[in-house]
Amino acid sequence: MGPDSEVAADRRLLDRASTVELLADILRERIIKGDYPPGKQLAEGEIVKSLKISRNTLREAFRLLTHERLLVHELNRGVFVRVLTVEDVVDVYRVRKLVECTAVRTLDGRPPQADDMVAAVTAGDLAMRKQDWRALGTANMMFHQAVGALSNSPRVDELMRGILAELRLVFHTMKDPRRFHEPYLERNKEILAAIEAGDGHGAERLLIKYLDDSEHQIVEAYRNS
Amino acid sequence: MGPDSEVAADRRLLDRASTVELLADILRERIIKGDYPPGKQLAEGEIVKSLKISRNTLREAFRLLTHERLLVHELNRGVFVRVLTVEDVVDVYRVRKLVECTAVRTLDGRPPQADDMVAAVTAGDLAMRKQDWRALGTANMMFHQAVGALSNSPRVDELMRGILAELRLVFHTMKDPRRFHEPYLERNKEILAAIEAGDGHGAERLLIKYLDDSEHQIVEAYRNS
DNA sequence: GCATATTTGTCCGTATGTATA
DNA sequence: CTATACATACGGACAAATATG
Repeated sequence: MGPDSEVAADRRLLDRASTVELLADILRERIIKGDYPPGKQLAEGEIVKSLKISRNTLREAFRLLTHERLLVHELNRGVFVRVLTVEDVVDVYRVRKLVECTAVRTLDGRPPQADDMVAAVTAGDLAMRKQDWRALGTANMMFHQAVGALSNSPRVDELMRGILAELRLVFHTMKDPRRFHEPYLERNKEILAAIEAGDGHGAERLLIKYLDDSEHQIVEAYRNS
Repeated sequence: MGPDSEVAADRRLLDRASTVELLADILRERIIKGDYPPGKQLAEGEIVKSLKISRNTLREAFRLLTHERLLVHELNRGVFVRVLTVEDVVDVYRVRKLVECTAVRTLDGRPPQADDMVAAVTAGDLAMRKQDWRALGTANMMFHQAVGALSNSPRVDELMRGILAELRLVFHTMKDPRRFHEPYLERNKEILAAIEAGDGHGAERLLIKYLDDSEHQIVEAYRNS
């Protein structure tokens, strides 16, 4: 890639993280952006040469990302960018319903996380104007990360981070990203309105429908491919 | 430890798992059994010598267990068996309430997982007769793992596995394990009865009280130490 | 089906950096 | 401040498995 090692360059700037962590960040970024699409094999030799890091370091980064469910490891065959099955998608939405619906249902007044949700829809509006569908998807995920954060639980936050990262893999496997993101910006705004009003049950009703619709849309798209 | 490498011996038997996985299993076992108590540093050199495996292999196993939250990794200091804070305990119970209560509330008839719960209370009865408190704790966790499994979600199963493993760390830091396990066997039976009757809301009511009591008991014990 | 090249799995030795006594 | 112990990162070696022609 660059003339010098990207990892080494970053290390000189931000000193507190290990090489493995930085390397994992770079690879995660590439997966999330779609540079490494689902199903692609990540050959050790290639990446070692291009990023100028040692094999052992790379393998540790692989292991990190495997535990984040972004990669799968096949013994003696190597690592591949995860390809989600329909069952995976259904399960991801099962968890989202569990976490997000409970979070809004037990709402009590306007929560501080509503600020993050406002920021997310604002970012969504901007992305919409730019017709930047990837950014719209990112804004969407920021919104629902904030919804999960209503639980006030670090473990739930981590769970949601992982679940939403998996969902990104789904979006990369599909054409016409606009169809999968655009309709939901308005619906996030409706959910936000209910949350700001402290109407947990109303927000839950909207959210259930949102998640069911989104899930069905993706599952349908999967069947036709 | 053994005269020969335990890991190598295991590999000869079960061939399909990698050395790292087997090594992680051994270490996980030691942590769960309390051989490596919370707070203990796991020095690379020691384990490498005793188990006759290489540093890189061990480091990969460490990385696995760190992501399971059984170990914590401090940069340039090494890995330690996790010590849960009171906040961790509270968060673990927050997640348990979220998962377990939702699972029983949305119950519809007698679920197949009730068989696993029956097996768990049976194992609990046996452990009780033997006054084997560790086994009683294990049976208890089996029960609640089965409760979580009502969600029919692999991701929730994995979440519960992790949460309950963290809880084991708590038990190892405390004296008098009997007090923390014995009272709950009967309560599991009550919860099971409600579940077998298909009474989701009744089971939820019992479960909420169960989890609150258990949480308070642990938090109290933490304050006095 | 076979022989070969490539890739992965495992392990080692070493140089360097970091924390702690 | 120095010494020690340990973790980090690297590159190389070899065996084993897989992919290729």
